Amino acid sequence: MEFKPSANLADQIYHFLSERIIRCDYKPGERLVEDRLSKELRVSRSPLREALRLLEKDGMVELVPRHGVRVTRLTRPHIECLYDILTELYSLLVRQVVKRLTAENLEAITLRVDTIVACAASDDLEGYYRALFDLGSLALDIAEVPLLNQLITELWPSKRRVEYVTISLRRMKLTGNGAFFSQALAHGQAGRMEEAIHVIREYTLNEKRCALEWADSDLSGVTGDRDRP
Amino acid sequence: MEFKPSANLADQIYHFLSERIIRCDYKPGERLVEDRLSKELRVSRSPLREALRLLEKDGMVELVPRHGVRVTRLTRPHIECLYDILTELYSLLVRQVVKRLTAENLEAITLRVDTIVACAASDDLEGYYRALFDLGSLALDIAEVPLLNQLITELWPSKRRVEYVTISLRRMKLTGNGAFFSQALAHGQAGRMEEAIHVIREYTLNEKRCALEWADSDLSGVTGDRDRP
DNA sequence: CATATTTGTTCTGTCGACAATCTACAGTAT
DNA sequence: ATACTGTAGATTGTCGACAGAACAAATATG
Repeated sequence: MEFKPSANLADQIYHFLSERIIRCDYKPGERLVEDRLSKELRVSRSPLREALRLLEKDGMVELVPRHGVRVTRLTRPHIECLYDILTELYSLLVRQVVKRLTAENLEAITLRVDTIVACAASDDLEGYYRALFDLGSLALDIAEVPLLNQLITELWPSKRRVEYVTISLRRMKLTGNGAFFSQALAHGQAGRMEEAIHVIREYTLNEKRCALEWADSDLSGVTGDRDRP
Repeated sequence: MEFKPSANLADQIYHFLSERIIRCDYKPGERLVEDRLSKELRVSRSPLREALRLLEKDGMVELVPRHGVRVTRLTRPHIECLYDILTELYSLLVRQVVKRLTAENLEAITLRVDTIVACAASDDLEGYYRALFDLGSLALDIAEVPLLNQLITELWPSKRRVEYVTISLRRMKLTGNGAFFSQALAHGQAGRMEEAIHVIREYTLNEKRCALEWADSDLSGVTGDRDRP
């Protein structure tokens, strides 16, 4: 792997490792040794260390002082809590966005929602998730609340991890998901704040159900017991 | 200032700087230059850098790549959002704690709540906040949800900053605050989950009102315009 | 006189090396 | 056989130095 020597090595390493963890190239429970990794990626330990701290912030790795770094495991309570928190944060986000709806950003939102609906209808998973991410980013931009932005962004990598392992389950249920967003948009557009929030809560609850369904069935398979005494 | 050469210098520096920011020794908007600070604290830049990233995670400093770090400003929307988020996270926390109530930790909680009530009654602000922190930590321990723990803990420094500048307002309103917790405890003990949550929400809403009252009046005084073009 | 360019300085990003600490294993004593 | 202790290897924590980016001032240019 090559990294551009300019523009924040740490960030590049972070994105790279983040992706590998999401894709389960590094198994949960696996140790990430600084020295080994730095040689493998041909970077020095300083930016690598920083990248590892960033991963810790996102809950992707566990960082025990003087003992090193391990990839975290996706446990059932963790997943449950993740979606519970996201539900509340999304509610706050929707509230902010609806408050600040202008003709201009309404158009931008509509564009994204349409893309989501289209991708959901045509079973284009990759496009669906990209559009979903775009919509979220846009919403965070509109809300203009740095704190909310930070917390939600921090939770997304964990969410992506869950989504990655549950992708087979999700593929089947995709079609219905577009409706949530177009419905929420319609409510928001008409100023029906509480209804819009409610729909998004339903959506998140739906996601949670899907994730837990997986957790309850084949969690053991990807728990990852490598490097475990 | 002297630091013990063992036990994570970065953490010690983090706590030290954190306290200075909360106490407004570093004014909002002020720049923190790595080289200067590292010489001042007699530590090298590596642990200092790490400490600064930790402060960024807590929203105490802003970290613009290639431009350095600045102490963040406490703006009205920021404060508002902070308490809105805390309200939701506390709700989730209370829910978890009530679910996991045992005779043992009920006793521990009661102890803390009694301390809070006593300190509130005797206008012991320092004791009050220490007991409040203890109760929070205990609740997070009982809940046993690392994610919730991480997010709430991350927000506390910002909360402490707000509390520090609004301390004069709070001193007057302290007496009534003990009631919230003893009430919530009573509800939780009796298994009235929703009522317990409601009381805590009322408490947080009360805190928010207090903070915003300050923000709307004399925020300009401590906004800190040092080092601003 | 206004604007563009250069140059100098300050600061962050990155590096390799050394020091401190922990884990595991082996050896000894009980 | 078990428990304790000490040593060796591995791994993280800390350091000082260098390279390059951003900013400001001074100079050149129209």
